[in-house]
Amino acid sequence: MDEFLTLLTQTHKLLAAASDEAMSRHGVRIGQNLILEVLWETDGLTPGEIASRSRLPITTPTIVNTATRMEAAGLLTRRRDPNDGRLVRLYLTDRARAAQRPIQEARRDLAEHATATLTDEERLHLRTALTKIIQQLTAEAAETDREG
Amino acid sequence: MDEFLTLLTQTHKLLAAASDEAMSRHGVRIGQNLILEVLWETDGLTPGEIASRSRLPITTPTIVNTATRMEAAGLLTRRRDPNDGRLVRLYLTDRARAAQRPIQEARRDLAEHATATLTDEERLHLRTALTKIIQQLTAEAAETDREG
DNA sequence: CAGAAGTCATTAGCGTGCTAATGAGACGGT
DNA sequence: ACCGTCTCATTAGCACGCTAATGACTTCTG
Repeated sequence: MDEFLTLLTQTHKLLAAASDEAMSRHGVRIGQNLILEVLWETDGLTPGEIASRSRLPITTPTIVNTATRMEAAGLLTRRRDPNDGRLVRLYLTDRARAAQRPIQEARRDLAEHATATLTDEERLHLRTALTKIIQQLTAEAAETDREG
Repeated sequence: MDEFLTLLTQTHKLLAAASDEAMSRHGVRIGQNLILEVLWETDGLTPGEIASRSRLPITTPTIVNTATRMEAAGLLTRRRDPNDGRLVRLYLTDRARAAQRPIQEARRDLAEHATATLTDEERLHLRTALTKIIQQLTAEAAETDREG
């Protein structure tokens, strides 16, 4: 059933657009969310650390590019690590910290709104199904790693 | 539950990566699939027609950009409509037509593999849930249209 | 202590998708 | 027949994500 791929892509597209629009109202774009989530938790990490701590897999170059835009937008500052000249540490500005609550609320509201017509049971089933799919696909990637 | 947005994003990311890899083995990239699906059905459409016929919402500029890459890759040719100089019609090459079966099979296989650990009931629930979410989000967009 | 090897961030270059601006062509009204 | 309007594709410019290449800095080894 190829339909399933289309359904999931469309769902993601709609949710991403809605999420971007909601976060834009607080001066943050959707791609910046991953970085913010990690730095809200632990400030002053390096791009590599952020990439490995993120809940979603993301590459270091993407972190660097996005961080550059965030710096321009006044959301964070770069500072070289005094003990190791290779490292660059990213620190959130007050503005980025102030955005934490409204953005997290906006995303929670969006998730609730999107699933408003589902029963509790359906929401549970959905989460279960997505988790199983992720496991299936990441298990395969791990296997390839082992072989490679 | 913001978790839900993350779960869905990750699922989409894994599926998109796997799909792109599978299609790449047949000389087609994932972004080209929407155009191919429409032209396999009806060859010689214009970018605007493809955009409106696609199962997934896509803008005309995206069609045009992707079509340019597909032209360079020898997947389609552009021809001006003889009756209306504004229109450009896109025609698939033999190569693009030959790719239809293997690509559709690859995508079907991927969908089956990804959902291999789900029961039939879980697959049904998943589809129902995604459909409900899409309806909820597109209903809102339609409302905004009416207001605007 | 010097040079090789490893570990970082960054840059380069690509694909995908969007909105807004542009320009060519068709068409309706006068 | 002309001119404004509408309808197209296209271009410009942006965000986001990836891989591969680069360059700076550390660290290990002889």
